Amino acid sequence: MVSSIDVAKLAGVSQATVSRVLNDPDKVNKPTLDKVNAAIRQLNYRPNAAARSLISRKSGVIAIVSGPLDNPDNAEFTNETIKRIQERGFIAEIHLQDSSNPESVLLSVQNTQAEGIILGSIVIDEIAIAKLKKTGIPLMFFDMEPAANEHTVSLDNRLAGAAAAEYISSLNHSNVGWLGGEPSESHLQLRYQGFQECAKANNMNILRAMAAIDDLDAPLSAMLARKERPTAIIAATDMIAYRAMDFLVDYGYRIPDDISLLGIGNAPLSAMSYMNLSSIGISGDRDIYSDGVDRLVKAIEEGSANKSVEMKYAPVLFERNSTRKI
Amino acid sequence: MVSSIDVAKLAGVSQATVSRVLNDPDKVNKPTLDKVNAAIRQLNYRPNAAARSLISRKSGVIAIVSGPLDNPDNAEFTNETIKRIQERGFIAEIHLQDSSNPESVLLSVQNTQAEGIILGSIVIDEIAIAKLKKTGIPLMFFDMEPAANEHTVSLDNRLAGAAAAEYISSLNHSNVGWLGGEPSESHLQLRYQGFQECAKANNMNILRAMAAIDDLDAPLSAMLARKERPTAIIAATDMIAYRAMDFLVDYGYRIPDDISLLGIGNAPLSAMSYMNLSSIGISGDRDIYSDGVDRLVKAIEEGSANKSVEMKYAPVLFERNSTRKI
DNA sequence: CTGTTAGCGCTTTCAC
DNA sequence: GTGAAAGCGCTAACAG
Repeated sequence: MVSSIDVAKLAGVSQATVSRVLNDPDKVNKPTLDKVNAAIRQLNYRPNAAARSLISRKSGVIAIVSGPLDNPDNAEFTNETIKRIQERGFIAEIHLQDSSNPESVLLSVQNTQAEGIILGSIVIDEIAIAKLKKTGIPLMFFDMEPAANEHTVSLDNRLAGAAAAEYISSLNHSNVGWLGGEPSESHLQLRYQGFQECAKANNMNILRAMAAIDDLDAPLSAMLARKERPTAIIAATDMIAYRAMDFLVDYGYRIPDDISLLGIGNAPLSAMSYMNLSSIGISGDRDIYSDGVDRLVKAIEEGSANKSVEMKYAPVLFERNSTRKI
Repeated sequence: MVSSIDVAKLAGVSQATVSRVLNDPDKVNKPTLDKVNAAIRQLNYRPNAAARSLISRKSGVIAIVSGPLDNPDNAEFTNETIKRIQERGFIAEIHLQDSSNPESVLLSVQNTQAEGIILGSIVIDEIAIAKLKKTGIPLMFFDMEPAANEHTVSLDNRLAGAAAAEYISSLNHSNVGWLGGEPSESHLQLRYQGFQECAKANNMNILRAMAAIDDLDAPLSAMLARKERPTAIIAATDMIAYRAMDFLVDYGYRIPDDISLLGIGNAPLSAMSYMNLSSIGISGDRDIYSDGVDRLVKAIEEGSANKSVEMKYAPVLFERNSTRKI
C-alpha cells in the first residue's frame, strides 16, 4: 500500500505537506502543490480512510437497515434514502433483514462504524432495538412505531386506516375485508386500529385476516369462502394488495367490478396502468426521505444531546381504478 | 468515546489484555476474562473499527455500484448481492448511479475504503472505469461487458438474443420489433446482435427501436404506426417489456392475442400472474450471485495477482402467457 | 509556507 | 497469562 510518506519522499517534501495538499491546498505554495500532486498521481495514491476516521472520529457512513429489496416498498425506501445520504456527502451502508432470522441484523448492525442508522419498515425485536439505542448512535425510524422517544418519520398510520374506512364507506361498501399485518408490524397494527374504529363508527362489518405477505392465500380463501363475501378488501400495504390482486384474478374475480381493492402506502407501482391500485398515502409533494435524512444528519452533527422528533404525515387518497361505488 | 483503555482501567488490567479478550479469549485466564467482559458491558464499549482496520488493512467492506432501485432489475441485483456479502461476513456499502450524472458515482467510489467492488448493470464511462481499475481494488462486473480482462458474471447476452429470435421464429412470427437498449448499455447491444444475426438467418423482418427505458412511448408508437405492424415485440430487458405492456394495454392491444411480447432477463416479477411475461433468462438452479461474490471474495483474499474470470451463463426460455403461435 | 512532533485506538511482538 | 512498547497512516498543533 502506498502511503502519504511515499508521496512525500517522491515529492521531496515532508509528510505533513502531503496532508496539507489534500486538506488545505490553499496553504501550500503553488510549486510545492504541483510537485505533490504529480507524485500523488504517479504513485496512484489514495488516502487511507481508516487512518483519517481514526483521527476525525467520523466515518462518513450512515447505515440503513431494511427488509429485503424484492419488496418494492423496501426498495423504494432504500433507494430514496441512499440518494439523500449520497447527496449529503455520506456513504450508505446497508444491512438487510432476513425474514427467517429478523434479529440477527439488529445485532450485527451494533458493530457498525456508522455515525447514524436509518431503520426502514422492518420487523422489530424490542430487546435488540434497546441495545442499539445504548450504542448512542443516532437512530431514525421510517414507518415504524418503536418504543417512544426516538426519531421517527412516517405516514400517520392510524389516520390512514381511518381514511381508508371513510373512503370505502363513502363507496357504500359495508361488508369489507382487512388483509395483512402481523403482530410484530406495529405500523400495520396502527393502520388497522384506525380503520377498525372508523369502520365501526360507520356500521361496517369487518372480516380481518392477519397474515404475513407470503402467506395470503389461505386467509383470502377463508374470507371469500363465506356466504357473505366482502365487497371491498383493504390491504394493509400496497404490496399486500398486489398479491391479493394476483390471487383474486386467478380465482376469477374482476377488480373493481366484483370486488374493490384498496391499498395503503401508495407505492410507486400502484400508479402504473397494469396495477392502477387505489391507495391511501402521503401527498406527493412531501419529501419524507429528505426530511428524515436531514434530521438524522442534524442529530449526528449536534451530538446526542438533542431530543427526538416525530414526524407524522397526513394521509391522502389516491383514487384509481381498483375501487368503485356500489 | 469509550476506548479499550477505559475498559482496562475499570477492569484493572492492561489495555493489551482487553484486546486479547476481544480477539483471542482462549489466551486469557477465566477470572481476568470475566472481569474484562464485565467492564466492557458496564461501559458499553464497542471497539473502534477505524483503528482496527488501520492495523489489519482490512475494512471488511464490499462496495456495490448499481442503478436506481426503482428498477426491479437493479433491486434484485442489489438485494441478492447484499445477502451474499452479509453471509460471507462483509459489510455492504452502496453507491447508486444517478441517471442524470452517470459518471459521478464512478468517480466517488474511487475513494471507497472497500476491499472489493461489485458493479451492477450500470451505465459505463470507460475513462472512469479505467481509473477505478487503477486503484487496484478487485472489481466484479455483473451483466456488463467492460473492457476485457475483468471479473465478469452474466447471462450470455449474445446467445440470449439468439434464443429469443429462435423462439419467436418457432412461433411463426416473421415481422418483429426489437425494443430498448441504448448505445452505452453494452450488454443490451450484445443481446441485439445475437438476436439480429439469428433473426436474419430465419428471414425475419426487424423493426428496431433503441430507446431509454423512460422514453419508450415514441418509438413504440412509431413501430405500431406502420402499416405492417410487428406481430411480436422482443424487449431488451423484462423491465422494458413491462413498460411496453403498459403502453400496449393503454393503446387497446391484447397480449398475446394481438401482439406477442418477449422479455430478456427473466426478472422475478415476470412470473407473477398479472405479468406473466415470457422471457429468456438464466436457469433457476444457477446462483450467479453466489458465484460472483465468491469469486470476488477469493480475489480479495488472494491479493491482486490473480487473473480475471469470465462467467457466462447459457440462456433458458421461460415460456409464459405473453407469447403465442400464429 | 513548511517541517517536526504527538497522538487517534487498536493489534502485536517481546519480555517477564 | 499478562504487561510494556512499537507502530498502522493520518491530522493538527507548534515551531521556525
